[in-house]
Order: sequence, then structure tokens, then C-alpha cells
Amino acid sequence: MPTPQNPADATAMMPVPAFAAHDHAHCTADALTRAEAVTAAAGLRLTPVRRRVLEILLEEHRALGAYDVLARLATDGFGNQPPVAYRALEFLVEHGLAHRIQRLNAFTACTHPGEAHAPAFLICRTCATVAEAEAAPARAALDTAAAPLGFVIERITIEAMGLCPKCRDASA
Amino acid sequence: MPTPQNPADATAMMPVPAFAAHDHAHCTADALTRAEAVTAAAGLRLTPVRRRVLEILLEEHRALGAYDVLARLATDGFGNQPPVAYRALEFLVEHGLAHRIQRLNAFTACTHPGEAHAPAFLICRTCATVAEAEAAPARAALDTAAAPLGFVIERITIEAMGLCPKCRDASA
DNA sequence: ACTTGACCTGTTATGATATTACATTCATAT
DNA sequence: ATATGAATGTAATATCATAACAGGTCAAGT
Ligand SMILES: [Zn+2]
Ligand SMILES: [Zn+2]
Ligand SMILES: [Zn+2]
Ligand SMILES: [Zn+2]
Repeated sequence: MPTPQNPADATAMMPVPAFAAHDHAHCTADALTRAEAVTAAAGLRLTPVRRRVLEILLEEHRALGAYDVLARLATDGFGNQPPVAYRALEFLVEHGLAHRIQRLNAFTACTHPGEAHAPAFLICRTCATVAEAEAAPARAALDTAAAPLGFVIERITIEAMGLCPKCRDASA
Repeated sequence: MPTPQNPADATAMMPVPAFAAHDHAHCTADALTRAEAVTAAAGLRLTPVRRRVLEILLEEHRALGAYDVLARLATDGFGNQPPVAYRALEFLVEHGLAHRIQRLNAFTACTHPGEAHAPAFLICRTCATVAEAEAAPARAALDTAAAPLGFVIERITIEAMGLCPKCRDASA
């Protein structure tokens, strides 16, 4: 028995090989479908702007700045002022459909929407591709380090910079 | 035998209890002394601005924004344009005398200058105190997660938000 | 049908963070 | 003393983010 840790975690955490070749059209469509399911289940509204922002983020496994997103929105006929982008991004992040990458001041679509997961991010310094890895083991290690100091961890940010397999091969 | 992992790591990594009461005057003086040793050994120049910035960061175990530092510098008669602060901060970070806290767009003095250490940061959401914990175990866990994806981690950012013991007691 | 109220979108304006480019000064080594 | 590179000062600008308010949409309750 797979013992899911969370009611929302009916499916196992499937690795999304952002670095590897994959059927990205399916990857994108699937993420959108899940996003609709997640929002509907929570009584939230995946409005046109929000949905379009998610689509934009999903186009590539990279992180986009809010102003990059905004420029895309503007050409689509949506508003072209910063809050339009920031609000949609905030909504997506708040409900687990996107993540903020602190090191890049940028945003990326979640590759596991609807699944319970604590993401750590692997960011290629050459091609800027972002992949999600499971942060739970690292978090456990940190809890161990924090406990003797009396510090209670609530949220954690883990971002690893490095080289993805493709760029590693290219530079070799 | 203690087997130091690094030539520069003659002393063991002493925990600096940023959250606990401690002789902070000594804490500060010691950090400055170490900073002088580190820079001298590397043939670097701990100039007045750089030293002053380090002193400012050392005053409290909190992170300061570049403009906060800049304001302090200006009242001390140094330049009052952003690059003055950013350059000194960059120097300190580059040589391990300070760290950048990504989540806060801010900087904090290193509490283990001259020691080999991979810092993870524990940031109290209430009082903004920042402590360093050892990130090596968490990093090992991450390497394990990244390896099957073919991703090679080079640098890692780990920042935990939570409650320090003092604020935890206060809110209870 | 009408009103209400919550939520969403658009816009203006501003604030906060960070860098580029260039001029000047300082430390050091011929 | 003089050439060199490093460090600092300054102006201008780029980039990232939010506050405040106005109008629009939509569904619930009357
Ligand atoms: Zn994909
Ligand atoms: Zn890459
Ligand atoms: Zn101290
Ligand atoms: Zn605290």
C-alpha cells in the first residue's frame, strides 16, 4: 500500500524530467487540466488572465520575470501594468500552481500541481531551465540542525544552482 | 583526530547562538579580528568602507538592506550613492565575510568567517534575527535527489523562515 | 428585476532594489 | 616621480514590486 501522506496526494509524485526530452505538449496540457481541477475543487476562479499567465509559464521549463509575463499579457490584450501580472502570479503561487524563484526574482509553473510536495529547485546556470526536486529529506536534515537552537522552521526555500545534463555535456 | 576538511578550517565550527543571549561585543570584535586575518592572508584590502560596512552588519544578528547600510555609511561621511554600499557588500560576500539573504534582499555578517562552512539560514519571521546552521547534511540529501536527474549542483541557497525561541515563547 | 457585496481587473503613481558608466583618488611598485 | 591597477564617488538609469483607487463582473438574496 502506497500510504499517501496527504488527502490531496492521491497520485504519487511523478518525476517531471524538465532536463530530459519529453512530450512537453502533453506536459503542458496535463498541468492545465490539473490546475483546473485544483481550482475548481477549492472553489477558486481560474480567470482568463490567470489561466493565460499559467500557460505562459508552462511554455518552457524556465523562470520568467513578472515583467516578461506582463509583456506577453499585453500583446494578448490584457492590461499592461505591473499589478496585472503580479496579481495573477500571486494567485498561482498562493494556490500551488506556480513557484517563485528567489534567486532569479522570477516565477515558474509548478510541475506537480495538486500533489503534496515540498519543492527544491534545480536551476541550470547556463540554460536557466528549472526543475523541481523533493525537498523533504533536505528539510528533515535542516530540522535536525535547527531543533537544538530552538528554532521552529515553518517554510523553507531551497534553490540549487548548477549544470543540467545537457549543458554539462555541451561544456565537456 | 579531528580531521579538518579545509586548510582554512583550523578551528571547529563553533555554533554562534544568534538566538540566545551571548557576549555580543566579543562576538563582534572576534568577527572583525577574523575578517582582518582572512583578508590579510588572502592579500585583500579591508578598506575603511568595507570594514565599516562589516561593522554595521555585525551590530545585530539581522539582515540589512543595501540602502539601510548606505544610509549608515552616508552619516559616517562615506559616499551616499548605491554603488558605494553594493560594492562593499559584494566584496564581503565574495570573500565569505557576509552573506546575502535572498528572501529579504538583504545582507548579514557571517558568523563563521574563515571557517569552511556551507550556511543555511534560519530567519525569524517576527524579529528578523538570522542565524546560520550547517547546510552540509541538507546538501547531501539534495545531491542524492539531483544525481538521478543528471544535475550537478554547484551552489545552494537554503533559507528557512520560522520562529526563533524567544519569539516562540513570546507568542505562546 | 433590483440591490448588494465580494471579487476581479485596469490604471496611475510611487517605492524599493540594483547596475552601468565614467571621473577621481589612492596604494603600490617600479 | 611616475606609471599602474584598485578602490571610491557620483550621476544616471534599469529592474523589480506595491499602494491606492476606479470601474466592471457575477452570483446571492430580496
Ligand atoms: Zn514539460
Ligand atoms: Zn542547462
Ligand atoms: Zn553576536
Ligand atoms: Zn524572533
